[in-house]
Amino acid sequence: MKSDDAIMALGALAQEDRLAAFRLLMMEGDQGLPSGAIAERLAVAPTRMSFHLATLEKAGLLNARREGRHIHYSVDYLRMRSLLGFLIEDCCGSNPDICCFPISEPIQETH
Amino acid sequence: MKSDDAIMALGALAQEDRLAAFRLLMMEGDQGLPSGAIAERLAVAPTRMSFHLATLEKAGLLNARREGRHIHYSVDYLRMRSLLGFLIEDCCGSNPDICCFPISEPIQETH
DNA sequence: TTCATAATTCGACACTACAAGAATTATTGT
DNA sequence: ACAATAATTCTTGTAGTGTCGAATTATGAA
Repeated sequence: MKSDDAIMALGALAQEDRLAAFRLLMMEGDQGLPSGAIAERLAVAPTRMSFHLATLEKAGLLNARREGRHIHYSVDYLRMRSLLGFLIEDCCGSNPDICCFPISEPIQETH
Repeated sequence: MKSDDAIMALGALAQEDRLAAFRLLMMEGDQGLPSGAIAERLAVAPTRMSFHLATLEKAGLLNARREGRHIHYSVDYLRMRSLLGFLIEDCCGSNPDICCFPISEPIQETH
């Protein structure tokens, strides 16, 4: 992950409705949820939710796939992992005795 | 961590100079670095760096402590941990068999 | 006290992002 | 083909954010 990608992703998450949508999708796994369902559950106008989901997708945090007349949005977990890795990279000079985020090991590859 | 706090923190990180400063401080541990040193290493005007560091501090991501005529900024690791925890909370419905970010265990309390 | 250094605050300008509703595209069923 | 549903795109007004340089505050040394 490059700095510009991280900035896009962080900026995308730094908004009330988008953060709520992302966290909701985080719980839904790869199946995801359609735009309308997200808008309804968060009590946000469909047109705004659509805009926000597009922002998250452009930032690389979400994947969109059409299923009938619905479009399912789901978290790009690999991308999310990259983002977190980028943020805590070389924490505490990578000294395992001090380091607070030894991400290299503990977070396994599931997605 | 509440949603508003997370939005502040994410928004603070979503800027080139601030993200670079944060990542630099992430490697420095609790000792941190003075504003001037950060500005110099990142080739950013002191007045701008000061503004950006203040933004990160208001967002709760950095701590500032005076040391002589320098002000040392350092990462608030506990706060950072809260932020990450908030982002990946209840990932995959907290099902440990599927979940990609089982944060409950792997990230130990060092800071 | 006076000077030099470190850092912050202030004011003006430009730029970007958000919100709301109307209009448009895409898909399914009759 | 036509109507209904799902979602996106567009337009306008508004508010927030970043940048820059000048001025201000705070600390340490002569």
